[in-house]
Amino acid sequence: MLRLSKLTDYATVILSFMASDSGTIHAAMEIASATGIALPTVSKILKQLVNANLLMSTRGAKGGYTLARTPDKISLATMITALEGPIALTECSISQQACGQATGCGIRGNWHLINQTIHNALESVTLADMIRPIPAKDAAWKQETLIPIASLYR
Amino acid sequence: MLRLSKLTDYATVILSFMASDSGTIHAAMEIASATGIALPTVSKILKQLVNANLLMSTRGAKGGYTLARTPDKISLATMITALEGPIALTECSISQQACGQATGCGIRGNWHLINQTIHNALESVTLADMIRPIPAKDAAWKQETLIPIASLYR
DNA sequence: TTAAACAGGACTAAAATAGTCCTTATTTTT
DNA sequence: AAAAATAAGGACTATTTTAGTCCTGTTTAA
Repeated sequence: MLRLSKLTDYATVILSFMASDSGTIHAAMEIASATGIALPTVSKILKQLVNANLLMSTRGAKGGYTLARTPDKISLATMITALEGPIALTECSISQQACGQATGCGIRGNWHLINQTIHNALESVTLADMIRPIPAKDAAWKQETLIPIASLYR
Repeated sequence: MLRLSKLTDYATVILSFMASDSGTIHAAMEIASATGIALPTVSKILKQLVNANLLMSTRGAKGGYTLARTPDKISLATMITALEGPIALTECSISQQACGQATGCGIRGNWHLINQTIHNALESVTLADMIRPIPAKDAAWKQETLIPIASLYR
């Protein structure tokens, strides 16, 4: 399904919330109630985002979290990497080492390219893009995008 | 990590092997020893590929599997979908229903768009591409897929 | 000094994934 | 007709990953 983990998904929701009120400091508790995600979970994610330098934290009473950069400087690729590590569709996209495959699979180089392409796509979307309303022709767009997925079933 | 499952990875190896000797019928056993993947696992994957209409099977002695189409007609998106179901980075990319998020997350529409872009990228790579030596810079598919999502908004 | 907040890490529970195996159906060979 | 080779379908188990919670310590404002 090529799925992001739930935590990564939450992270985008949390970051979107923070971006929509950028500059302000938000306590974990506040974020939890605003997003409806349980506090311990929010807390865990926020820590990871701080470690990845996407957020800055302030300790103590009146402390909390703020974005480390403006929303247009935070890419989706960065968010995903913060939670899941390097973007890599296959094991061999990560390391240069040969995988265990008997014959030497010969498609490794191509995986690397494919992976790079996906990465570029995710790099080109920023948090600023994500909090923007869906572009105008709402209905038309919905139709367009649903067709290809459905066509996989024919 | 945005990872494909191991089985999907195996599937690409199996299909690559079959594509490199396209037209011939291959028994599961043969594929297992050629690829170094254990027979029961190979067998499981082959069945899924038949169900997804990527392979055709022949029963009985001298039976086996062949590609249902030529390698240039089999996209990576199709292979992934065969093993993992529809390509969807997030839960809400799949269904039209609102997710449980309290406030209504407001980024759902954008997820659809991102998802579509990834899907297009994977659709543009075929099995034929994958068994070719690493493409030169002018390869058509590479260029096509480098569409910046952000540009869709501007 | 106390309360509010984050930091770090350990732990548990649940879910997904990978892998194996058994039984049945079909086809070719002897 | 029997035997051998092969796929189909599904059940089952083990392992790994993921999600989620909680505890203890540290920092800071009031």
